[in-house]
Amino acid sequence: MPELPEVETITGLLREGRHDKPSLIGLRIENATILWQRTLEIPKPEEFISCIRGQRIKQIFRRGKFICFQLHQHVFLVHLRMSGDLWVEPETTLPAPHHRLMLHFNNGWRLAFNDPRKFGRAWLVTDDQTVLGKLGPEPLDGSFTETDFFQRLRASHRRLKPLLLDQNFIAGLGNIYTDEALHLARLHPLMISSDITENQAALLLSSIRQVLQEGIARQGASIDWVYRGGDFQNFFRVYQRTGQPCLVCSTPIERISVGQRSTHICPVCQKMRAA
DNA sequence: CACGAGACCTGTTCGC
DNA sequence: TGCGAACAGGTCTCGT
Repeated sequence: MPELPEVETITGLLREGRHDKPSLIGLRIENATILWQRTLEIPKPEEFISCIRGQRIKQIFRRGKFICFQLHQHVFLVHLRMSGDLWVEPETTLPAPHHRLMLHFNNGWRLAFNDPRKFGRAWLVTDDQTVLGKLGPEPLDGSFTETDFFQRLRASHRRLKPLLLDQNFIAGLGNIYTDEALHLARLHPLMISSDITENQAALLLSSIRQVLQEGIARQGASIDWVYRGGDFQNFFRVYQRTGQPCLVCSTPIERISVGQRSTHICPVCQKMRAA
């Protein structure tokens, strides 16, 4: 499900609280429940529960598509993969059918990791680099420059779309925002990264930043039955708009397959060769 | 090194 | 209406 803007939105909700829901900052973890064993990547369930008990949440932040809870002795990390969601609910609520893991706090609330498809994963580690160590740069980090991006693109000989989806190349992009960014930059997803010009690379980075910031401003996108509250789906340029007119040139959007992911392009705006 | 196929999972939607 | 196929916002591993 979630890409950077959705994960950012969820992270903010947990950190700041919303409406009737409390922020998790400062809360003490009294206990944990593991409802689906494979959701917990590391460590073993017994060790996880004994380690996490009694620790307070100092800070909550996002890195790529990971949600990270800084505790006193450890870092608790969650990746939502395709269908995961993370929310706070009262202990009086009956656990929903797809809850996979819960953290119970000292104030009558709990954190629920709900994940119908069971692809999501959680980790409890002392050093977050154990999990995050190989991630590529944060696209919205100002210290990541156009020059850095251009050089990274030139350094590999891969098609743009699978490369942008590679979290070790750049962190946080998924199928939606990659298609949106490539369309905004007028680049074909099959273009080889080492063929890109400096100007095209600069345009691609600014396009990536623009679509991510639009997504964050709209609280992410809500598609299918996995809903979280954002409305960026109403502003897609190409994603899931097959057959509908390109917002730039009115040509019908086409759907192709790239690296076994459905990919949406405008065949006129996004040529393999520069126009 | 780069790529395709298959695996991991459940739920919804599409086509006949 | 029913039923199988296709598809879904992700990532890993394996073989070529």
